[in-house]
Amino acid sequence: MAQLQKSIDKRNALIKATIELVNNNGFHATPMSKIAKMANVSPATIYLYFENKQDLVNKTYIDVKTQYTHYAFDTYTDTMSVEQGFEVIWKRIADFKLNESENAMFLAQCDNTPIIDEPSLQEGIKHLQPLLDLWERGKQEGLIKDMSNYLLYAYAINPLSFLMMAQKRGAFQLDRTQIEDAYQSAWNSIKSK
Amino acid sequence: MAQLQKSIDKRNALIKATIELVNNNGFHATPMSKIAKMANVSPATIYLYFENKQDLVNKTYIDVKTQYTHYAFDTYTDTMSVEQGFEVIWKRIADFKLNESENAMFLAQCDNTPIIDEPSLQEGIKHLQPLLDLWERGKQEGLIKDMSNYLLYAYAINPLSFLMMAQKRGAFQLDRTQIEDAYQSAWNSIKSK
Amino acid sequence: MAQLQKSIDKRNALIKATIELVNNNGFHATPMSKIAKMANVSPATIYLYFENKQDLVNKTYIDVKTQYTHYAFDTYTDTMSVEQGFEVIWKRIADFKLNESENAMFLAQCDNTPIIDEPSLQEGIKHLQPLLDLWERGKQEGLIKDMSNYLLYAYAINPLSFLMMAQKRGAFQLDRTQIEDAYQSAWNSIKSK
Amino acid sequence: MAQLQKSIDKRNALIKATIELVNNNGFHATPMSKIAKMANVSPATIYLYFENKQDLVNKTYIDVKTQYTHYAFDTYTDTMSVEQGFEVIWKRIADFKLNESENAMFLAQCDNTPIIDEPSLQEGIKHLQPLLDLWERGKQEGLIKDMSNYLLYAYAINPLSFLMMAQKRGAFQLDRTQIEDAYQSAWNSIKSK
DNA sequence: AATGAATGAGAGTTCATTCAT
DNA sequence: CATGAATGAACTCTCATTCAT
Repeated sequence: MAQLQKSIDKRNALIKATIELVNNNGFHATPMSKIAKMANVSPATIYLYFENKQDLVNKTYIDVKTQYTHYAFDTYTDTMSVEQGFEVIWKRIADFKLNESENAMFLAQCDNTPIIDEPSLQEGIKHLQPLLDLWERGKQEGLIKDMSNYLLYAYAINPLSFLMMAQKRGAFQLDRTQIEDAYQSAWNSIKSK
Repeated sequence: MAQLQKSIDKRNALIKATIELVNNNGFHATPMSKIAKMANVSPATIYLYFENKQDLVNKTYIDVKTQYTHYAFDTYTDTMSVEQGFEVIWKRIADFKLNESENAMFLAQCDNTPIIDEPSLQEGIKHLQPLLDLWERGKQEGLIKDMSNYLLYAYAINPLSFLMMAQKRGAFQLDRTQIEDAYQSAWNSIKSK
Repeated sequence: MAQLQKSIDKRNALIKATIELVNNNGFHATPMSKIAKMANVSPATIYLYFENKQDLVNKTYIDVKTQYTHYAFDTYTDTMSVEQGFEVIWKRIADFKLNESENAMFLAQCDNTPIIDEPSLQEGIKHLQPLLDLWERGKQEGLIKDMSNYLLYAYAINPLSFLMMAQKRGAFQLDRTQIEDAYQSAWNSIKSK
Repeated sequence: MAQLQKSIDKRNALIKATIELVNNNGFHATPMSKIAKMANVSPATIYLYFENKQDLVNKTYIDVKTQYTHYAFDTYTDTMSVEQGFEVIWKRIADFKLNESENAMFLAQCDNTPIIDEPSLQEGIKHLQPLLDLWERGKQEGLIKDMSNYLLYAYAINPLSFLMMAQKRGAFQLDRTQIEDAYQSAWNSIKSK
């Protein structure tokens, strides 16, 4: 158990280092040796936990994406009303993107770049299902526009990524009232009528 | 003049090759030698037109960003009403993102990645001014929500990037009516009341 | 210990190869790949022992200069008389320059060329101190001309470099009696009266 | 004639640039393009005057060596006495090495480095003949030690090279009286008895 | 399980040289 | 005679990966 814990710690340290370095330097310009150094292990040790660099970044992506969705749905239950459920999920996502910006930035980079391979991208998407289910329910109840889920996501969720990047670059700072404004814009863009 | 034209052609070929290769492989995994080969020049020739790889990608970014904004504002004049002007610009941007998706993808990758240096990013932003001016006018006339321009951009424009990426990945296809839906969502998200 | 020895061996092999190749081809025209090949290591291995090519040649210079001065002062003690001490040192230097001509040639090339950086040149000079001390003693005792140490070195020691180069080029060969002649010339050029 | 003069000017400008750049950076790290730039010509133009880089540096060497010997023997005639002749030549050489130090440094670098090919080195040596003739005369008259000319050169002339380098590096400065000291050391080292 | 040393392959970049003009 | 543009070849250096320990 102690041994297992040590292993998990090392794996986590490697993933953490990967996120930080890829965020700051990009996937290129992030050598394995630097990841190893930041995680306080030997370069060779990485290969005990991951097959190669591609596998490391794929697994990191899935890890972070999983964290993201767990966080998003943590306080949601499907007994909530559509509107309430959407608000709960949206605000958790906003929290994640704005507070855990290291993780969120990493996802943004992966989602706009050909560094993650297709199977891993698919794997990452699966966990969003509860939100899609909620939207289906909303459409059936006539509360949400009968549009493609891609359109709903583009208008309701994706803007938060842009705001997160802008905030990270120091361009501006989102406060409480602005987040409320943003939520209203999100809801307005998908609600029926 | 013939010589000058040949030079311009070579520069353009290099920029085109850079866009295509970076889109498909990322900035890493795009060696200068491949760019040269695709542009039908020797690797050494690149260095007659650009200082180094960083300069090449910076200049490519500025070039594409300039094309993007020229395209966006081509049919717009500031004598148009706020709503009309916004529609004109939005639809041009949609055209660009969905039809010139190679260029648009390149911008998305650059904007979510640390590959472009700060001065070049700033340079690229400058050209968006007419849209920001339009929004200021809209705010004064009480037609557009009094929100940060970052919020307006996040909801009115940025979703198109997400849709472009999704379309590029073959996940779905935007048709005429969906674009109309998208425009309505965009306008709803920023219009006052 | 075995590992450490292997490391030292490799470093020495690299330094040896550097000397031989730079002597024959000059610093330019001595690619790292040839040094690596002659030392039976991969080019990449050089960079485990030296920061870059400049560092390699700097360190080689300091190494050889240190050997040179150790050799020169090996049989000298400051209890010797000035004349005896000078003879002992001079003959050791002559031995070094004429027998270890690979090393001596390397120093000559470095001292007449801008390939070694200033700090390393300074570092190399420090070790000559015992000779300068001897000369100071000689001046105080009225045995050695009261001239700048540079002049003393120019006439007493430096001619050996010229003779070494000439001999290396096969132009002529120094025998025992000529070395004795040379020593007399050296001593005559610095002795007082 | 005007045309011919322009050609000679260009050739001279190239040689001057070569000396300065090789002195400061070494033969390596002196690209043809920089030589061209400093001489205010196109890189291609160099090849109208010299076969290639090796030929350029060879010809530069011979040029400078010729200047050197012309300078050395300018005021000497073989009707002078041995001692007077030696003093005249020695002082001219001293003048050259200490005043025309750019040229002298270039020669020192070439003479301690494998950058000049053997035929050009031989060509350069030929012009020293008058000094060797003088020494032969001195030996026959019993005024100069019966030693190899290499030894005589090593002690009588070569120290000036060392002093020139030291002075160039700012280590010390030769004044009139020191030059007189140096001359005495030179003469003492070769004069018979 | 963990490593430091080692490396082959390949990266970005430079440069001596050529050639169409 | 002179050139600026072009380039193949070669350079220094890096890095993902392996392996003996």
